[in-house]
Amino acid sequence: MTNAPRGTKDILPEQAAAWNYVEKKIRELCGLYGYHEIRTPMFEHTELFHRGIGEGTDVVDKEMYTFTDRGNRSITLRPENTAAAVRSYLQNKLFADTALVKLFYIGSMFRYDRPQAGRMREFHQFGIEALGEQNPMVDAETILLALDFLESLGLKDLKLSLNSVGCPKCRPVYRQKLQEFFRDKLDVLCNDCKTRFDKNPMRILDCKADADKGFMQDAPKITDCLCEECRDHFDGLQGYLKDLGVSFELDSRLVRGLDYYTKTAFEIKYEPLGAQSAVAGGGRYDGLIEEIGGKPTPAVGFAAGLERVLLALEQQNLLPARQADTDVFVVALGDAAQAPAFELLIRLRRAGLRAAMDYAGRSMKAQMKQAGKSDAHFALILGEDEIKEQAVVCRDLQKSEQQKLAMGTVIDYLKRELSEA
RNA sequence: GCGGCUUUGGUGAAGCGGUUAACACACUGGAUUGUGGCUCCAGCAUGCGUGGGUUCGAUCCCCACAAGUCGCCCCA
Repeated sequence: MTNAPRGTKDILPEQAAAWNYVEKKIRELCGLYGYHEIRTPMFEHTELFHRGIGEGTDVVDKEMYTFTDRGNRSITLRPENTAAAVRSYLQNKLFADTALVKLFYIGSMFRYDRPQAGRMREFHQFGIEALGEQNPMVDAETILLALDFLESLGLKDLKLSLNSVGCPKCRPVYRQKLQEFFRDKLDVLCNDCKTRFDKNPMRILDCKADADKGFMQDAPKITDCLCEECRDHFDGLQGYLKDLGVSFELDSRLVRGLDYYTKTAFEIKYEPLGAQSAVAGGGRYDGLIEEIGGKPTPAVGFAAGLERVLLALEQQNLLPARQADTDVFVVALGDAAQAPAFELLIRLRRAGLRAAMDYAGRSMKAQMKQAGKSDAHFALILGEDEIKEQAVVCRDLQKSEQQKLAMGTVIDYLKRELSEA
């Protein structure tokens, strides 16, 4: 017996209702904010992610599902959707329609991680991308949509962290300052940080192993090194958020793992989830579009991990209660009644009633039991007597009352009763 | 990729080196003839994650692997 591959999960009928509930919320919200759905392929040329996400990032270096297809192309299962959305935006010249293109997506992403609750190898993200505008108002809108999404599902106590990671003008300056600061402390730092020193010195600030080292406090902060443009942008964003009453925490150590981020970086945490508490994250990526071959175009976006959102909803008991899925259960007595019962079943469905019956020819008692378990409001009982009389016994399973009705009138009767209930 | 913990039927689980692997729920059937949700009775793991090993004998001991889970890394 072959099981589902490690890190994947079947979404079973019972769970599907919760997924549909969340996806419906997403579509409503995106409609409200003017975002349009885009669906890009699950796999792309590996090259796209190398350019878009950046070599040297963990996602690209150790987490991608990459393979050579039969035509000798290097293909990668998308580990995120931003690069692909931008690729599509350029390939299909969406920029020609309007100056600002607002997209959202829902879909599977793939990363070869060690699985854990809230961290799957195939996982699902909902995300948005706003392409073509540099005004921090759009950054604020992006953050607000992310918060609205989570809050509209009933989640509370979300923590919004905010930072600016600068731009190609100021980040190199900051990098250098950091390296100067840490150079003489290299031998005290943990092994991870020694490699971070060259690769991504900003990550040293985020290191938990070295967090208690006294000198960490004195490390230069990115926000003190921003260029004027980035500074203004960051101030502008904070102003909008404050005006909107959105509370946030500045976190100068918040660094996004993907290379394409510039200026705004943010993360929304739901801490009860434990290690995988980052429920949504995003930011601005003004350099990405040019990197992928378009004209320089400012852009912002975020992505939310749906497994994590569902996990949080489950934990907080915020998922909608299961609905009864049957209106009427047809009970057939004896072999002779089977065919007429089946016919009645189909007529009920054609009339828009959710009807079910037993196909196994079981005892009446067993069928009644099934009817009771199905949460059906009514049972229609059909035996030889009823067939002779062109009638059917209609039992209200909630009131435990029953009456014999003429076959021709049952459907109307049921429709009336059910619409009242 | 690293470290810890876990792994018994459809589910929740008890269990001891040695032939009935508890109990509960679920499921199926029945308690005299055509009626559910209550009650009662019966049935339901030749099997204890997989593969090795130790032993006269292992679900309970050892090893490896796998999966799950917690934390790290990273991220959503």
